[in-house]
Amino acid sequence: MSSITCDCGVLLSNSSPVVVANHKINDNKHINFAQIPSWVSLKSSHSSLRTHQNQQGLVENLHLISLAKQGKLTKVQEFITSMDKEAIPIHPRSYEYLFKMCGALGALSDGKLFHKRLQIMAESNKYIDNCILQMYCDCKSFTAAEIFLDEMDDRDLFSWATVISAYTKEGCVDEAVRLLVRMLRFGIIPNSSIFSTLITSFADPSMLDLGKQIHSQLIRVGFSADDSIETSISNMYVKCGWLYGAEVATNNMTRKNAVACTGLMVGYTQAARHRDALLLFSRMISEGVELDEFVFSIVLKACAVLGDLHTGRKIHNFCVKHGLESEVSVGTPLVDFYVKCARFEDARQAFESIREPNDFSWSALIAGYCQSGRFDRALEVFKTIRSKEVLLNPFIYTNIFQACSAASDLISGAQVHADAIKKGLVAYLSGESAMITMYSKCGKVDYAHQAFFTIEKPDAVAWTAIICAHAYHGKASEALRLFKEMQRSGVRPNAVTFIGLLNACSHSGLVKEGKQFLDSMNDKYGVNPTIDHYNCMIDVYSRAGLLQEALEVIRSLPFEPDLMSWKSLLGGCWSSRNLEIAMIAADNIFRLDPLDSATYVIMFNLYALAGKWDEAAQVRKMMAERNLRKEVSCSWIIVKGKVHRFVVDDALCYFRERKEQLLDHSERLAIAYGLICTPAETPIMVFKNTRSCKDCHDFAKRVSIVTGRELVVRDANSTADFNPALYTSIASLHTECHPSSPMSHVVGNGATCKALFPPRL
DNA sequence: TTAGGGTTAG
Repeated sequence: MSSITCDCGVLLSNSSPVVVANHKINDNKHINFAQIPSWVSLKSSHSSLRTHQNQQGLVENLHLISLAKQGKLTKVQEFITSMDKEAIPIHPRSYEYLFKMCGALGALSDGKLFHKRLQIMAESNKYIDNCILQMYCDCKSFTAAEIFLDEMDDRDLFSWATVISAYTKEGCVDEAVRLLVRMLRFGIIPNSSIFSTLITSFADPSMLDLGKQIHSQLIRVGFSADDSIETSISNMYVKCGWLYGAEVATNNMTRKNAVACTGLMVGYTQAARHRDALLLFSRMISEGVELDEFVFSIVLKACAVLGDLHTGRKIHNFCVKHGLESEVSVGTPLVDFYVKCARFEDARQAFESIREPNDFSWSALIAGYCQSGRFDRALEVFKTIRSKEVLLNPFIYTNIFQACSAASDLISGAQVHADAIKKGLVAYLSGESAMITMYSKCGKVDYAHQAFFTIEKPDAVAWTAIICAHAYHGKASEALRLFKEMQRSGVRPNAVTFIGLLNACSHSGLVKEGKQFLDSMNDKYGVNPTIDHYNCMIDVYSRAGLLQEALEVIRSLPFEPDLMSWKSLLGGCWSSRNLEIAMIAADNIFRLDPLDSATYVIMFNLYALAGKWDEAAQVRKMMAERNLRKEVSCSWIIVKGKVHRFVVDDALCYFRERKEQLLDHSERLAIAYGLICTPAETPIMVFKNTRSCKDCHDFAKRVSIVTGRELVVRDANSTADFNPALYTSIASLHTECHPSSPMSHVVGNGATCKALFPPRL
């Protein structure tokens, strides 16, 4: 039996009275039924289809309702035209769906036409009138709604409640209250739900007084003992910031419930009263309040913020005892709690107990892997859930962008980017900013720029991300230009923006500009400099060889200098070979972190260069006593998806003269391998888990010029692009790039290598 | 009616 597919994708037998889709409505007595979906049964009406008047157009009205339910406004209009031609009336019941459709689509003019048509037909009733009222409210035409409310002969409490509720949903609380007062004047007796609707919309401290007035009104009319009203009042006081009122309301409840208690716990956590939240939870348990699926999120959040592993574990045990840990609403907050407490193995186990993990659960797990530095595992999990058709969300993608960023995995990053676009899951601003950083850390500052340009209205974070991207690539002038542009666009910089700017200055030797930024932060931009900003300034001076100035900043700090302050200074001491100041810095570093192996290595080398062999030997002895070793350097390059890893025998180059070392640096081997194994026109991207030295920086630059290849070297602290097009001649090498551009220090400012990890063998 | 995730640096 042949069949025809109609435009709804529904198969109808060709024995049905089918007219092919897009067929122009003919002059036949019968209407186009081709679009009737399968769920509108034709069986019962089939025999009567050709009967006179068709039970007053029953089938046509059913079809009309079907189209309206599907929101097919144009088809509805066409179908009504054809019904009119056949003089088939629209049933009052159909109007209900027509008004619902107009409300859902916000089609005010169509709604008004249907309203007018109904008035002409004089077929209205109270129920339909309330539908019309709802339609005007859904279309946010409150003027039309109130005019109609005034005109209604048979308006009832429901009519008033419709408009009052619509006003509250739109946040027009004053209007809602005005209408309530009008209603009372008309002698309409309110019910509890109308008060409940009103109270739930009081969500701001400015509404507290009004809330109190309504509360007293409720007590007066005797609704205050109602369970749902009591809960609404407590939550209203929480939202209005009056926790004392909420506590009194909750404590006075005839029977406490989880909704009121959870609301109050949210209030406590917002007011940083996390201990009170835990106490309330404990009271809920002891008083036998029935728990629901919302409670655990908030109580475990309080534990996480307090870092209270003990209480969190007790709650976990409670859940296990009551068989709740497999519930997604319990298991997911547990995963999140353990991740925030850096207990990643516990987090993984909690995840595995969840019977049906949802996107929140996966998101918490992936975040855990990212936070523990296991980016490869995060990517693995992501790839698994993609193939399993797990529901994904923008937060998961944002996390994965970070994982790709940390792993410098451009191939995965670009694929995930395309995937997120296809699924519409790039989180507005946050996901977009994460993508800027991802491309930047993968060595693609141009892609980062493109990602930035696609943002419709960049916020401070997005601007900061692109500024930091340029700073990271040693492009200080572009970073500073972007900062000016950011100001022109009216976006205010934040504390991190200045970190990015100061980093840009330190990588390019812009001492004067760096000082200006630090000095103007507070006065001009209202951002208070923190220890991190001063540390950046120490780095600016140190990299520029101005060690006395750097030391002066440390000595005049409004804070206690931290490890970073001294390590930045020590980095500069190594570049300038200044043993005297290095000794001051090292003393302080050893005081704050006696296990920092890089400092021992620098001090050994500085003593050795100065011919102070006894002191050098002493440093070596200290290292041996503390069982410390220099971090093994490793470089790698990915060719055809395969990781090629290069490690220079550490025993050979450890503590050796620099001249000899230069032949042994692992990134040079990786670059050489890239030159041999990749097509001439492709860029070469090399990774290193520690910092590259200035010699390797120069080496890469020269290789780039000689071979005409673009080279990107990403080390533990930064990324450097070497593009032959940037250098016109060898002679320009020393002017194009400031001597203290990225990778000019062996140790840099001492940031730990948290981003790059050597691939497993 | 009550909740939980994320972004920008070294």
